[in-house]
Amino acid sequence: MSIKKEITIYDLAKELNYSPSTISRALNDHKSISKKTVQRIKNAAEEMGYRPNTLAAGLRNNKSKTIGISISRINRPFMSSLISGIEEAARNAGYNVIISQSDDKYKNELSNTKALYDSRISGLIVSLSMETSDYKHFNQFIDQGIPVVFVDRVPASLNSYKVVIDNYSAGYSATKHLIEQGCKRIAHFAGAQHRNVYEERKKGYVDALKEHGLPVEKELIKYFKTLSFEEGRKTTAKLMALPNPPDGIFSANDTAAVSAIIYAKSMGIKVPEDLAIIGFNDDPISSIVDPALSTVSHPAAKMGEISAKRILEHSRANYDKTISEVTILNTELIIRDSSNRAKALLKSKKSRQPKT
Amino acid sequence: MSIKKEITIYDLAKELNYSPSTISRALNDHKSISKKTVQRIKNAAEEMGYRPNTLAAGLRNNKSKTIGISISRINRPFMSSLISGIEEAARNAGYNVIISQSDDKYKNELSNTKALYDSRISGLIVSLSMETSDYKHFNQFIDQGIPVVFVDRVPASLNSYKVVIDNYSAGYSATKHLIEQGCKRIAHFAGAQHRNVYEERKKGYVDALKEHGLPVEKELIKYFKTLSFEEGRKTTAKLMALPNPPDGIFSANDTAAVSAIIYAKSMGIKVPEDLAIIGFNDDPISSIVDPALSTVSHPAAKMGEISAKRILEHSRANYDKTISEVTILNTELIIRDSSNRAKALLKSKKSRQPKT
DNA sequence: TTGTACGCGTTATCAC
DNA sequence: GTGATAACGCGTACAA
Repeated sequence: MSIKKEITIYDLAKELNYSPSTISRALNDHKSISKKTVQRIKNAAEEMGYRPNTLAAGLRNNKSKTIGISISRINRPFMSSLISGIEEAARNAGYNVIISQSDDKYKNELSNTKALYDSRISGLIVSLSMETSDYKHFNQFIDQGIPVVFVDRVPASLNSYKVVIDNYSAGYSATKHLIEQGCKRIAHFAGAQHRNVYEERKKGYVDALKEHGLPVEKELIKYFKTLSFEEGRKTTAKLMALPNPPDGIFSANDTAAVSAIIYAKSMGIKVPEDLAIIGFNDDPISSIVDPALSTVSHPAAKMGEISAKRILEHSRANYDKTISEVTILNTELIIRDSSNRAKALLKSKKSRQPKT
Repeated sequence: MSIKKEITIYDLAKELNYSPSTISRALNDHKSISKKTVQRIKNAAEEMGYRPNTLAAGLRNNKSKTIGISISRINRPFMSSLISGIEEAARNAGYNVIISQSDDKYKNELSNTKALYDSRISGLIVSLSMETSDYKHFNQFIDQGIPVVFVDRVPASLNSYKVVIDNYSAGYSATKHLIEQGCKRIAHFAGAQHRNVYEERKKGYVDALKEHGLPVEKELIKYFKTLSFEEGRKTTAKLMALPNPPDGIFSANDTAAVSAIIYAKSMGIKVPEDLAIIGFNDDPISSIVDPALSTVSHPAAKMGEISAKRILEHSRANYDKTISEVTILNTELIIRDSSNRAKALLKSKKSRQPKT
């Protein structure tokens, strides 16, 4: 089977006895073309099966209607929701979305951003890889007036768009909540401290302790590499083996928190009575684990949508200088059973008989 | 700040006293250029900050090194792993990946595939929307010799590449497993029957019952709209209120199965003793729910990787006709506690005292 | 091994 | 309101 010839604006021009320029303008709703002509041309285009070549248009404009994304990995709940939000906003505006995964490696982030640059994207949305500490690879975009939006995991220094949540307040609230539940020794599962999100969550934790007259104890702050399930289990085991074990845990993500719940249950440690636990992100697993995990909900899709809109607005406004604009979104403390001591107390009173 | 001028092959040509064609060839490792020259040119390109313009190259070749994806939604575990697999394979081969979500609407799938076509993608990977029953929108690709790979949710008729799992066998095995656990009345949570995956899973279920001498009862086969958590809860409630309720459930996805577990627990129905449950997909929640959900694991990332490779191979081989090639991947039955009656029996013997 | 010349499909500019 | 022309950056047939 041979390949069908594609229809171009020249074919339309010949067919309708117009010049290619007129066709082009009509197709783009240029105001200088009469409504009638526009309709006639669009109808013919539809009928003849014309499809625009965005490559050609992009070459001509030195810009493709495309948003590039660089993230760690797609298959994590927060990330896939973020992308989903970006994609939806972008597509509504007629933009495509190119994704790339760094797998938390600086090297990959570097080559991915280069590849995205080569596609002449209209804007870049980045959630930094765990390893990244040098930001020079974003200059190529900024030098070309291409907006870069950092989302969630953002650099401290660089002037650019940023879309984040208030990690400090969230960490503070989560910890305060545990204190209100009567916890006196609250441990913290901390992420890599050179990434803003983890650093700020920890700061919130520390300040909440201090402001409520609780000591900040080094042995209760555990630094994780990846906040994985496995790491969570091991760390919980160590903590609970302490002479004076914690009675509460604030974990910087849900995976490690869920792992703590499961470990505690396996050891006969009552959650939340003996150990109250709160996580971060509101991943699907957090409402499935038993007892359900209290957590901080992260408006992932919304963050994606806003990031995309920053780029779309930027293109429209044609900003001529590097600007710094930070958008801070609200989080929500979600109290479930893993930290709700009042409810647990009520329950245990009601059912004296064991419930299996 | 003004925008920096971009370096083109012309700039390199001028700088090195070569013609643009030599530069172009050297950059593409054309064999007619001496190794030394290639090195010299590549070095200079690197040094001068040259970045290829893939738009121009794509226009010239009438093909961009890009793989397009059309799926229902990104933020579902199976889909995000699928995309992750595609992205990884594509990027290793120097291809970009454009994603689009149909949100299970035919209308969106239609406009998304058009947009992808306009980008002159090298190939399209599709998991059909729930609504799609007409496949004409894929002809534009096939007519142009652009490979279309259907993955997981595939059309019955169309000749094209397909990457699937053996849903029939998986459904059969899952059901057989429940039978082996002693279940006599096994219910099935079925998905929309016009999508191959759900139809085949159900067939496997039906045949397993028949071949083991169990009756196939209409009242035990429940057709779901979306296999959601909420639907799962309601349906389980109805089933368990039957005069003769089921003692096993094979659910076509994990979400509904987990929901069944949680509902059963809330009603004091013992899982797996009174009700054995098995799901499909091996989503993260399935290993977190208590008792952990038995399920069928779906090699999502692998399916993505293979789909991408089909396209890359196709481009290389330059197939000149529409071919039909189906790849069938193995699934794995994962037995956890929700269906493991032997283990449950053992446990209840051991611990006479309540363990809360 | 390298250079010349052209065209891919579109759109911006200038002219009428 | 419409047309002619050039240019975007690259790859390749043909020539040398």
